[in-house]
Amino acid sequence: MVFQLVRLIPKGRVCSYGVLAKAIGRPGNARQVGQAMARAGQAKTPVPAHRVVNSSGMLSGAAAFPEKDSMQQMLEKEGVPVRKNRIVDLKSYFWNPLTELENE
DNA sequence: AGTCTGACTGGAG
DNA sequence: TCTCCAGCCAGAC
Repeated sequence: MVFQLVRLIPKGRVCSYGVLAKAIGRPGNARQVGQAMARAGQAKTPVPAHRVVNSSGMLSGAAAFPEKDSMQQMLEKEGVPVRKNRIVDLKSYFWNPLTELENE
């Protein structure tokens, strides 16, 4: 469920655990979404887990990546400026599946 | 069943 | 802007 949704996040955009949780019909399960992300690496198909941050735009999962800065590197490579382990202008890059998806 | 832990969140100081 | 605190839920012991 979560992986499928995360794969829908457009390149150069990010989303938060809480919003993803709501999107899959489980508001309040933000932590479980995070746990799922921790297992994203063992998923059969690749998951852009680096596009998922917490509600403040901080790269809380950066530690789970090979290099401690790889998450930030990947984001910036996609055009998402990151400063001190957090998205500089979150609201500008935020992608809300509940709305953006329908307008698509 | 009880307890601890975690890639979370929102409010208070 | 940052730190602290209390809810939150599922999984591992």
